[in-house]
Amino acid sequence: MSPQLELRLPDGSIRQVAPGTTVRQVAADIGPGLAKAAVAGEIEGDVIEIDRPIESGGAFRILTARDEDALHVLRHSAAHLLAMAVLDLFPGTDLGFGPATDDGFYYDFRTPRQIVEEDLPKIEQRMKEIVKEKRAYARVEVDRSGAKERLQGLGFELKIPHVDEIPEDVISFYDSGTFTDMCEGPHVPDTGWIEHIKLLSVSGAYWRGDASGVPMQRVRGTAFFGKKELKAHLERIEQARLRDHRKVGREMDLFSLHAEGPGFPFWHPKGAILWNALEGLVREELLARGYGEVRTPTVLSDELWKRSGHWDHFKDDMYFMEIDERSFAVKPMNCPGCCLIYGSKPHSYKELPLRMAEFGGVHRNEMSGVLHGLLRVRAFTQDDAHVYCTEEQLEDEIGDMLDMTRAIYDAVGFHDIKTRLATRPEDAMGDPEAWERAEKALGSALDKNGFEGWTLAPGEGAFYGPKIEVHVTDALGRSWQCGTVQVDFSMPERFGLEYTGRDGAKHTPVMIHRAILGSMERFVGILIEHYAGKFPLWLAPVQAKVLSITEKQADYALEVSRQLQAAGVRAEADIRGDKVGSKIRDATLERVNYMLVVGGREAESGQVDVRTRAGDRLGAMSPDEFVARALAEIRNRA
RNA sequence: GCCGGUGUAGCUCAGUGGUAGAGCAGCAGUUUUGUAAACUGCAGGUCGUCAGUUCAAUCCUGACCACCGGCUCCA
Repeated sequence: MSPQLELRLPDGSIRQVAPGTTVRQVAADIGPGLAKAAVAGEIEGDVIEIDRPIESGGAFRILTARDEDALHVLRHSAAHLLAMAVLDLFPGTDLGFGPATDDGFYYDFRTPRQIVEEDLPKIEQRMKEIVKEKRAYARVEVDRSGAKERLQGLGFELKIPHVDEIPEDVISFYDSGTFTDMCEGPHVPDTGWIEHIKLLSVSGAYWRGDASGVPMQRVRGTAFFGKKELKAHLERIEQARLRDHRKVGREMDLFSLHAEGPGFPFWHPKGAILWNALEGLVREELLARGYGEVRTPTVLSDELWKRSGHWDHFKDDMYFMEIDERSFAVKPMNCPGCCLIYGSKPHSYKELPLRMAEFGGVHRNEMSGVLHGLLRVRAFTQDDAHVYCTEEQLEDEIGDMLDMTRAIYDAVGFHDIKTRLATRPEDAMGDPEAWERAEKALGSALDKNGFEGWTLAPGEGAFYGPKIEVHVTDALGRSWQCGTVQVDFSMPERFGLEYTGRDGAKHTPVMIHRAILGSMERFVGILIEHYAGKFPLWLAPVQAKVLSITEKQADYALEVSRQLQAAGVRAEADIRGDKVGSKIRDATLERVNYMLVVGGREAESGQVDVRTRAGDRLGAMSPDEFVARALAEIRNRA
């Protein structure tokens, strides 16, 4: 009698099974319904397919279509399915990698001829045929040399060198009919599971992301267990397209981009309102939290950038120029300038923490291919700050920064915030013990300020110190990294910054860099997409529009709009000869928050008939009454 | 930077080897209108830039510029 394995199920019950029992058998044993719904199994966190024999005991669960991890399995299998179809249609294709991603899957191919957009429907069609065949994903295990032989035989040459990089000695292949791919798995039982798929794009990629390496083509797609989920996902993509900040920005006349300055956005008056509103919000917090605001020059001597270390790490991204036979650089960061301010006079420990904020415009020569609207630019303004303090003050300071971050994100409407703590990388400089203390201070500050859910990103810190990354989730569920808090042991030293301690001796302060919105440009872009241009009143470029019903009310409409402007409400008047329905349509498309309709009745009684952007009628009221309402709403940032 | 695609009026887009159109927006007039599109007319373009092929190029070729999608969440 063989020893039994012990499986701990999610409900706490224990099941004894013989070694070699498959996941499917366990599921069937629990219930026939579960056996049918089972996609894969999970033992001690390792996902395995349903026909794999169970070799060890431990925490066990059956994954069904409802599990997030199962979706990942499905999509990985979908990537294989894609490769099957491409190999059928493009014989002689070599395979790259084909993983599942957060929202779908892709596979990289080297094909005899280019795959073009028009090929996607054909590939998708072929995939659907293979789905109907219900081809199994049969796992085959071989050793290292067997793997190479197999790949050689299949003509998959790119993957051959990769075999040596696989740590395990047992290498698995998955056979599905005529198709075979070296793959770690796991997979769904057969292709019949992958009914709901959509190919989305074909684009360039490189073998292992190396731009000097083999060029390949990446086909991207997505897959879901259910038709409804796929449909919802495609609708979300369409939603994202509709709220694309480049499109909305043009429609609302917020900003423009020109060939004369690629990556250098031009802000129009209405876009500048958003910018100024955000700056105002941040300034309020700065004042309340004891920051001073500084401004440092855009162009500074080369020598400064050599001293700061940017020359070594950042030179390729910087702009240079010659002035009076001296070499200057356009600043890519604000910190060195701020350090010059700190160093301009002696400091006492009593001044610490010394907090200096700067809305600092920086230029970075990003690669031309990565530019993207406001989200990836070459000139941007950071809501930057540098705090000089003692190591003992780190935790409280970081805590206050996190608190400020939360306050600001709350005000702009981002309530779902995620944080990551990035720790000491390989090439770190400075005392490892100081690193450890700083990492502890960052973690502890996160815990004490309501960010207990933070995740650890080992080795992802900057070379000069650990950092916290702050991510926000937008209305479409997308995550954006905006804020960052970075401890810096290096720069104060490089600049010889000092303070006099209680002991009368000179000490080097620790420096914290932090930004909350990150880049103003990018943040406005994110906000545009978050709100789809339908901003809350305090941010809205045009808060109210007075619409005359006939030309007889033109003067009254203009008078009302001037009255609103004088009271601090951003108002316009539409006195064109069009019918009011047409003006309402236009104002709605412009995403104006309030429409104040004025006809004969209102002109007579000195009132306005208020309609919201959403179409609600608030009824007639005096302009003063409307102003009071609007100002209250603006004040509350509702 | 690299791969692929795109570039025609302010916007969305047709179109052709013989120097260009529509809708919306704009302007003018008519209408004087009550909560998401009144009617008529007018104006608007070096067809991204520069070269080449051709009797002739917005169209074909090349270079450049800009934009769009992407460029390892590892078999």
